[in-house]
Amino acid sequence: MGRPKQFDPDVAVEHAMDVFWRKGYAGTTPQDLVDAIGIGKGSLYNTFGSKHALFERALRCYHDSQAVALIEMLDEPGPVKARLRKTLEFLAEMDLADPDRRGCMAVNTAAELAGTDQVATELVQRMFARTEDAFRALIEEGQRSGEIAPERDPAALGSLLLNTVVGLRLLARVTESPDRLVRVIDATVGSL
Amino acid sequence: MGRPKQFDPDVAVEHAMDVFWRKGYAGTTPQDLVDAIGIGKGSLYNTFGSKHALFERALRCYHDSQAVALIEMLDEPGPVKARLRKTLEFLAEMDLADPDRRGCMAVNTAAELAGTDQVATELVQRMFARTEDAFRALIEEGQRSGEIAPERDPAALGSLLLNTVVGLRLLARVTESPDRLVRVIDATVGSL
DNA sequence: TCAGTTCTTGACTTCAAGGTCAAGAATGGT
DNA sequence: ACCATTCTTGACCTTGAAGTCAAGAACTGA
Repeated sequence: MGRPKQFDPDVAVEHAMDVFWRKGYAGTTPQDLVDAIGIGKGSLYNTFGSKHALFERALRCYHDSQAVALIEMLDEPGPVKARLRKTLEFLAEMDLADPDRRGCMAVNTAAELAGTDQVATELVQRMFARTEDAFRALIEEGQRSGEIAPERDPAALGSLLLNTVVGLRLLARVTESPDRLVRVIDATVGSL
Repeated sequence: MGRPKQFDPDVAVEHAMDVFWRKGYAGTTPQDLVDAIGIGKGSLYNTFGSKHALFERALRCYHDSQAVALIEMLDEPGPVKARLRKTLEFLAEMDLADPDRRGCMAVNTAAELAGTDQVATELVQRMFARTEDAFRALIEEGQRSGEIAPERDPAALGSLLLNTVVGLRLLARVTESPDRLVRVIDATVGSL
């Protein structure tokens, strides 16, 4: 009952995610958000309560769309190392092709809000932990298939790969030529 | 001639660096800066011109103090791998021991301002390039001393180590236990 | 059709960010 | 002693960030 919403909150969150991703939390204004979403400020606050609450939803949206997509990409068929390389190359190309050079929203959020924003910090921690787990699982699969030496520690390699991705996506924000990222990917995959 | 300054601008920049490092560029207010420096707002703007100009000086100060210290640490005597391990462990311990979890100011700046702030972006690029060079030089030294296989590509390993450090310092901002960072360091040094 | 409810808009409010400026203080030169 | 110069302070200014609210629109059930 009552007047129905004239917009889809989930779509609005996606637009908000875009803005926060590009400009950061402090760098985004309510005006930016209503412009991007296409609603009035009243609707914005009536629906989401506060800038911070909307940011939290945007971060969760990022997790559900982007972070999960990464993990799913690792699950495709084929040899483990090839999948890994393809995923890393895909991330690097994607980041470099983005005209806004937004990189990874989780990485950006960690850099901006870790320590000062409990909620955001925990969400980022969860995304990182899941990514690390996915890499560890991939390593274990590679060990079962004989592609990766069984004496290597999967947890260590999982952490290493998480660290590699975090570094790559940060470096992608300030690196113009893809050479450096390609070298990182080559050296990383080659070390497995 | 004229009234002499009541404060040392270089010391003021160091204090400003502390604040920007902890709160980011957008998150820092002129009030934060005058409080940290201990001068009036007029002196602040009379001396530095703008918040952005002061940030630029703070970033250069970071480069001259922190980034250069890293590079010098790599130049100490001893076996190459031991030096590298010690440096990485030192960074990780330092970042985890910091109650504010500020991580690396260059990394934070890349995440916040890459793409939107030309000056800051270039300064960060320069810091990253110098660090990468120092790592490459270290690898080459290790190859001359026989510690590192001569067929490895020093440029690739330099990029890899830069990427590792960037990742470590970002992860240090959201990682509570040191285990993950230790695993990353072990796996990285072990792969050389 | 009317009552109750929920949504929408945008003007409005409050507060602070970023910066300016006038008044006066501390110097050196003459 | 006085002047030009530079520095210092804090009140002041303008703008915009973040959020609120009154008025009205669109819906549902009775």
